[in-house]
Formats: sequence, C-alpha cells, structure tokens
Amino acid sequence: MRPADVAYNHVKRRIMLNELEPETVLTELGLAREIGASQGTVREALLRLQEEGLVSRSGRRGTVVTRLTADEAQEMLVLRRTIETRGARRAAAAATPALIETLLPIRAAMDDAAAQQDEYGLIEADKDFHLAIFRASGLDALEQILVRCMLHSHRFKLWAPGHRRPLVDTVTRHDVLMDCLRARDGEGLAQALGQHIDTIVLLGDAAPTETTA
Amino acid sequence: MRPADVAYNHVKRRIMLNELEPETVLTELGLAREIGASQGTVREALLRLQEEGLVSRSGRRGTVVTRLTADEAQEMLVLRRTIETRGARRAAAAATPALIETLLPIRAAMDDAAAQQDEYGLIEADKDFHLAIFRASGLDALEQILVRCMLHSHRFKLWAPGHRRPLVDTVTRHDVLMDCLRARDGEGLAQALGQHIDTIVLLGDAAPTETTA
DNA sequence: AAGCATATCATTATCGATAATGCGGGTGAT
DNA sequence: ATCACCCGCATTATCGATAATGATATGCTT
Repeated sequence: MRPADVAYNHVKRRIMLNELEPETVLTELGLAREIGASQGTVREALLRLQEEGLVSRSGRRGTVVTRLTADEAQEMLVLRRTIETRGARRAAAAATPALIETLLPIRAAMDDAAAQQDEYGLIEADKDFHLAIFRASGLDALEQILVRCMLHSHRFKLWAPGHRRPLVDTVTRHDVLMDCLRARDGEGLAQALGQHIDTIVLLGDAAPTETTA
Repeated sequence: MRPADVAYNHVKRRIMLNELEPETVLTELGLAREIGASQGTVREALLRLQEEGLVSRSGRRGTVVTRLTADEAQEMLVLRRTIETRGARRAAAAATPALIETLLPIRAAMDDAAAQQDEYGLIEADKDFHLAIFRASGLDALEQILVRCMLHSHRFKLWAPGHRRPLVDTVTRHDVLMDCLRARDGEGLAQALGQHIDTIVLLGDAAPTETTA
C-alpha cells in the first residue's frame, strides 16, 4: 500500500472509532513523524480526509477533527435515503449478472467482519455493497455524495455505546436487496432500500423522514 | 492570492465554462508550466477539484475532466432542494440581523455581475448567497454537499446556449428570500426556496421533483 | 497598568529533485 | 501472422529543504 494510503487509512480509522475526538488538532509534521511519511504525503491524506468531511483544514492553524451532531447525522440519513431510493430504479433496470458477481464477495466480506465482531470492517463492506448497487444507476457524479452520507451516518452510529442488534442481522438484511436486483425489480428495490435505511435509527426522538418512495 | 488558489481558480473556471471539455486529460506538470507553479502546488489544486467532482484522478493515467449528464444534474437539483428547504426552517429560526448584514454585500456582488453580464461571477455570488443562508442552520457537515450540488447544477446550466431569462431577474428573485429571513418565517423561506429552485429548469422533459416542503 | 509594537516560534505552503510505476511501441520467437 | 516479452517514456508519487505566514508571548511606551 502506498504511503499516502497508509496515512489516510490510519487517520480515518482513528477518527471513525472516535480515538481522535472532534476538535483534536492534527499537524502535518506530527503525523508525518508518527506514520513515517513525508509532510507532503501526509498533506495529501489530510486533503482526502477533508474531502470526506472528517477533518477541516483552516489556514495555518492546523487541521482539526470535525464535530458531528445528531441532527447532522439525521440529515445525512435523509439524503442517503433520497439518493439510494432514486438510484435504485435506474440500478435495477441496468442490473446484470455481473453486478451480482460483484456483490457476492462483498457480501462474504460482511459475513467475515460480522463473525469477527469487526464493526469498522463491517461498515466498510456495507459501504462497498450499497455503493456497488448505486454504481449500476450510472449516476457517477452522485457517488461521492452518497459515500459521504454513508460515512457520516456510520460515524455517528459507531459512537453509540451499545450495538442494538447483532452484527449478523445487519448482514442478512442485505439479502433481500440482492433478490430484488436478480429480479430486476426497481420499485421493490427502492422500497426495500428505504426500509433498510429506516431501520438505521440514530436517535430515539428521530424525526420521521419524508416518504420519498 | 496563493499559487494554489490561482491554479485552482484557473482550472475551475475553465471547466465550468466548458473551455476544458469532459474527458480532457490534464497533467500536473503541464498545468504547472502553464500556470507557473510547482507540481506539488498544482497537485493540491487538482485534489480540491476532485473534492468538488470536477475532475477525476485515476492513478498514473492523469487527471480527466468529469462528464455530467442531464440526469445527474437533475438529481443534484433534487438533492439541493431537499437540503436547502430542510435547512431553511432551522436557518430562519436562528436568523439574526448579522445574517442580513452578511447577505447584503453578496446581493450587491450579484447585481454587479449581472450588470456586467458576467454569468460565472453571478453563479459564484449566487452560491455564496445560498450558502450564507444555509450556514445559519448550523448543519456544518452538510455545507460541502450543498456546495457540490449547487456547483454541478450551475455547471450544467452554463452549458445551455441561450440564457432563458435576463440575469437581473435571477438577482431580484433572491429578495423574497431575504424578506422571509427578516421576518424569521421558516416555513415561508422553505417554500420560497423550493419554488426558487424549481424555477431552475435544466431540461424540457424534466421529471417533477418530489414535494419535500 | 494598558495598549501597542516587536520578536519568536510553530506550522503550513511551496519548491526542485529523485524514485516508482504503468502504458505503449517495438522486437523476436513460434 | 500472432503472441509474449522487454525496454523506453511520460506521468505521478514521494521526499527533504526552504520560504512564508500567522499566533503567541514579551517588552517598551505612556
């Protein structure tokens, strides 16, 4: 793996797991020493993290880990729902056996992660799964936005101390999505995705999302 | 202005105005010579452009200008509508006279740009205007996403050969938004924003967006 | 004691050089 | 003629050093 990727993954993981808490200040040279890369390489990694909204770089005052409120996470989920359900209809129409082939190993990776109680790994695989489906919609320009929305709702979810459900449930809940794809049932996929996302409850008092489907 | 900003604005403008068409390949060293900065500086600018989705960097095969389909632009508009109308209620509730103070010079910049027929400048100011309002919502994490959505719908709009309306109309249509803010009328602002965005018609056959308001 | 100018320092920003990498052309074998 | 392989080249990736900058602390003036 490239040094820039090492730095990127290193910091990303620590932020997602809340090891690096919001408001923490990161310096390019400090991380460079810690990771063993040059300043410029770390710089690139931080730029990528800013791209995803995990850090904020403000001039010469250093790079700080961003905060994330429950409201923001909730809004991210609303957007995610809109993007995915609207993409679903196109994706199902364009679905090919090759898509299923792409999904299978990701599904397997989710199983592995769940078996090892690796919540971070599960989240990464979950992201890959949903993204792979969305890719079939052909709406390339929206992919990065979807990734961001998933990232932040996942980030918030990881902060919750108790995991409401066993990880295995999270995995199996993806099977119905594959069934819809195999049947090329766009409307069904959209509905299933909507429900799938609605089961991700971030707060008790959560405002009900508008019904886009 | 910093060299990195020069490079960033230079390339961004050329892409937005379609001087650099989709699929055009950009090389770091090539741009560096053209602009008069070092490779690393151009690299940072390109990273920022990728962050906004205007270019795509794929390994060592160079950086290419992204495509943008009508469908994608339309979806961006849907997202923009969702984000802004939902943010509007919070923004209005938190609106202060200071916000209006912030808006006035932006509004003035829009007038200037319209008077000079500077469509690119107008678009930049329009972005600042909407962003300033959204900032008041306190949903920091969503700002970048909103910027992206606005950027891409603007990009697509700039491609249309004929400008349907005089630029001045575009400017004056923002006044009602300021009125709602002054009155701290969240519901009114949300409705006005929704209509405001709906008047941005990208395609003749445009699918009507779902009514979030 | 308050306010302002200034020195110091930590940090980012930029540069030029060098290393690594993958692509395409060309060559030779079968 | 076709395929595999190898070499050269264009480009990105990385590094180390240096310049620029803004924040903070310090001392001088009034």
